[in-house]
Amino acid sequence: MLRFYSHLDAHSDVLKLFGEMSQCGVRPDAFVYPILLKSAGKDGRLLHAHLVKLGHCFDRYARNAIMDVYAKHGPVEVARKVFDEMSERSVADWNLMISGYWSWGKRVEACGLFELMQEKNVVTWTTMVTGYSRVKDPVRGRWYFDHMPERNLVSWNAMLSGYSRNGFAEEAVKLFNEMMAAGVQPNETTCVAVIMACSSLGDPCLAESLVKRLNERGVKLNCFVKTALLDMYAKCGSLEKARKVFDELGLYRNSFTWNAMVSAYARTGYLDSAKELFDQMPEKDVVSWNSMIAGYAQNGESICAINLFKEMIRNKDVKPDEVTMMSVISACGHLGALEVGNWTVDTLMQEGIRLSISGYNSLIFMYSKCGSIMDAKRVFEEMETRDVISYNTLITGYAAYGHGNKAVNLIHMMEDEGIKPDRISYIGALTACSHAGLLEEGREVFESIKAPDVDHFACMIDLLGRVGKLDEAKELVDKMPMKPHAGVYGSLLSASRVHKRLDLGEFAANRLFELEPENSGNYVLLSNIYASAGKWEDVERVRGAMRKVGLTKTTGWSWVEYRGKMHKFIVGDRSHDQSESIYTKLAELQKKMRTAGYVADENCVLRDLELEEKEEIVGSHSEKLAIAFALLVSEAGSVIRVVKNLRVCQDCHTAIKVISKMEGREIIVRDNNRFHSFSKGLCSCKDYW
DNA sequence: CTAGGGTTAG
Repeated sequence: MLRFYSHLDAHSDVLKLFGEMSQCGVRPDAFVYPILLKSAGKDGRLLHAHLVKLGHCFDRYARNAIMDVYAKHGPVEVARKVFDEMSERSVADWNLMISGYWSWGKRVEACGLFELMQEKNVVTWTTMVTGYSRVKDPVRGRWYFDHMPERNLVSWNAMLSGYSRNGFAEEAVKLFNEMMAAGVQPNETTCVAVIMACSSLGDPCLAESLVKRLNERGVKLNCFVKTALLDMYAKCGSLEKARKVFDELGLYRNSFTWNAMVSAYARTGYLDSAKELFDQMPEKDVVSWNSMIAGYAQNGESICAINLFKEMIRNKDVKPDEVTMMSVISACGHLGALEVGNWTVDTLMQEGIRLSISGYNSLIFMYSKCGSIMDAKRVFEEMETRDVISYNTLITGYAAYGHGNKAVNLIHMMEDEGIKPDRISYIGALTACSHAGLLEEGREVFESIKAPDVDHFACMIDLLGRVGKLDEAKELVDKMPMKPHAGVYGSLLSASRVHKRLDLGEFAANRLFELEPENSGNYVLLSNIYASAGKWEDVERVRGAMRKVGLTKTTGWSWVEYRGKMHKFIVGDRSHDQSESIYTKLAELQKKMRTAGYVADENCVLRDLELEEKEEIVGSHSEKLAIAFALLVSEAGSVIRVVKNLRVCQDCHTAIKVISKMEGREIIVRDNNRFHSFSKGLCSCKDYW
């Protein structure tokens, strides 16, 4: 009866029946243990003592089963102890031990046993192929595949999936063709591996031809294959076909099928469809939650991601893992939500989740985006091993803070550590030099790039423009070996505004009107250049042209975090609960400014009231509203952190300096690409205007 | 009656 349940994979029934058996006082014999241990999972460890007590530990099958439990669920050292205590060992015992070492990533131990082993069989060799694939090294796995004395279908499948799981899609397809040429009849597992390879190639034509070939060969498609197929269609850009497979599977769907469909919608930004399916799922596991949370996080719905995570925590059926935490931590970074971020890190500690390099990288990202660059640096330094993304994240962080030298030093440090800087590293370092006004350092970095691409030129032109070398910047634009993109002219236009170069401003703006006619920011910049030159007719002409194309200023939002909640403002916003007090505070600030003698001048705090026909919402830019709110609710003397989705405008930049001095508060504003730290009437961004 | 290959999340 136990064996009957076991064959059906009805594990809970096996355990229940065993309980009944014990209650009836029936002593289990050695035959029972392999069956029981297979169903018990990691709880099988609890049966170990029991088994020894009853004297079954000399039975070869019982011993093999207990070894299997420790090999799969750890500690693998106990499995080895059982292995060592055996007087004679079967090939199966050796194979199990080698496989156990591989599943704990212990390459040296696995290889050691393999070398010691006398009678190797096809399973032994296949275990080595799979082992190397688990440590992401299918190339070494291929050596064993090539040298094995005999191969069977499982060996081919092991090699094939080793390639496709590790991003060696072309090799997988090639091997599949070799397999067909060798006349090996494929099965469902073969199909899954090849379909996965097509998914990662994202090639719809290859996908189509593969389905055709499978149909021709009359391979029957089980749920595994159908799910892989669904995923392939989704990744090759055909959600409709994916959905069709999903619908056709009907009741044959398993949790993988549901998860694949949810993540297909979530990845592509169809968040409502994803959520609808997510809510309908019969049972949700970690992957279901992770797919949905990642979907929100990657499509700009950071708040939704965090809320869903909170729901997951309340749920208690499912424990979050590293993947969950990475999405949530990244969402906190995008929002600049440090309170929620710190709470997330606490949760991470409580749950005892260990982080891999990518996990640490997400922490570096979050701290740097939340204005805690020191914490970002601390995490970076605490890491035992770092990858190119660790460096790039911190370099990009330094760039946003204007820490030019630190960013350049990191480039050298990564080279010393044997990690090659990539295009992102150089973009970061050049941006950092630009924000810090480090012309010579930036030049040196630019010269060191072997094949600079259009973005590197854009950064260099931005740097030249910012330090006032506009003619040299224009020369570089003309000398570029490739077609300049909008970013190049955008930098030139901004620099022309700061350094009052009407000629270059007009030149850049005209290129931009062609390249990105929908971007209203370019019209605004050009009209501001005319305004500061007193050319009011031109101002009106540009604004008229902008209205004519039907463009309005892009909406700028600012937000602050208070007690774990984001408070969001738009210019002239009156929708906030504490709106009245906020406006009173704002009026009070303005009155203070006036009496302190801050009046309209070139870098004026109050000028735009006259300019912008906004009598009613005087000075109520989103940043100022957010700061006024923070001044009302936050503890005296604490740092105020504001995030804005666009650039901080000139008026606000000047105003916030004054507010920081008058109120004695440090105010950190995060732009769309940099930090402005205001303290005692000064700002960290010396280059800004 | 033991050992090797399969689908989902970043």
